[in-house]
Amino acid sequence: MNYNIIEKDNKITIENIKDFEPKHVFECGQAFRWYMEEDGSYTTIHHGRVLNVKKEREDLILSNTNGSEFQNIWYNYFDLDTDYGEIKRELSKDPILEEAIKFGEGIRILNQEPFETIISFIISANNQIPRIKKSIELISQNYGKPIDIYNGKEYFSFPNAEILANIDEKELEEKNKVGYRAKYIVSTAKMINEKEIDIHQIPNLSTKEAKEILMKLPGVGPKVSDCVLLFAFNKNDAFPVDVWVKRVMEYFYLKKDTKLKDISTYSYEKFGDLAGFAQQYLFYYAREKGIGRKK
DNA sequence: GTCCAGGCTTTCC
DNA sequence: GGAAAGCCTGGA
Repeated sequence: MNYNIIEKDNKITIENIKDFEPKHVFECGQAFRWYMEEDGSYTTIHHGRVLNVKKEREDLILSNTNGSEFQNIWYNYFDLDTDYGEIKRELSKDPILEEAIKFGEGIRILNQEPFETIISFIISANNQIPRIKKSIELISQNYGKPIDIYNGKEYFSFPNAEILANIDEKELEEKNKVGYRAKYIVSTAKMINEKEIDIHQIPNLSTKEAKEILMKLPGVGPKVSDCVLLFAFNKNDAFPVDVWVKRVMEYFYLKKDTKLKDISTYSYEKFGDLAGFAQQYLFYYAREKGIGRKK
């Protein structure tokens, strides 16, 4: 993909960017460490860097960074090499997705850090987004490293597997509001730290093989593994089925009380290698519109 | 082997 | 008081 880039004063401006709407990208539930500022911009910490993102008319402004960081970190993180226009044209052949895409037209799927993503989605199980965000922030403050201060707020890295593997379960539970998931987090960190599960091998595996490996981690089931594959390993055929996707799929495509596995199978057959993108448009549409929710 | 009920921390609506 | 980007365990 070609972009017009301007570098100036610790900022990168991408002129006339297509298919990138900060609200859609950062509030569609794929990432939990984007914080909205008073001016409507968003700040995150990723790969040991703090970055602020703002859309001004058709331009995207990345602040607190430079050209080499943009090339080495942010270009891949924001999935800027992928042509979302082409993906949207293909998926819009389905009238329901056409509607969902109109609603979340600026969604992109980020390429996030594997370990942080695994732990984040273990925390997400049977949980709510505000509390998930709070737990991840607490874990970072308690066990991560201070990285930078931006706009008066201090940012901490997410701790690595070695650090989390050596924390007492009770302490993790009490200090970070993760509840009964504490034992899953510590056990998973141990298995990864001791290379009992080698997550570095996952990019070389098929989506199915990778999923079987990830599901050996405690606290990682079918849904969490799909999220990790889609959001951290660029496996774009993964289709996480959570309560909202179950509702929206049953509402528009299938009958009530369809089994989760049958929803996955149907979705992969329908959307193929674009299933993960379809999932993200549908999830955002369903949650924002409250599709199928009880009143 | 598959399927299902019940339990799980705590917050949010 | 029910639900929340579910998973684990035990039993049929």
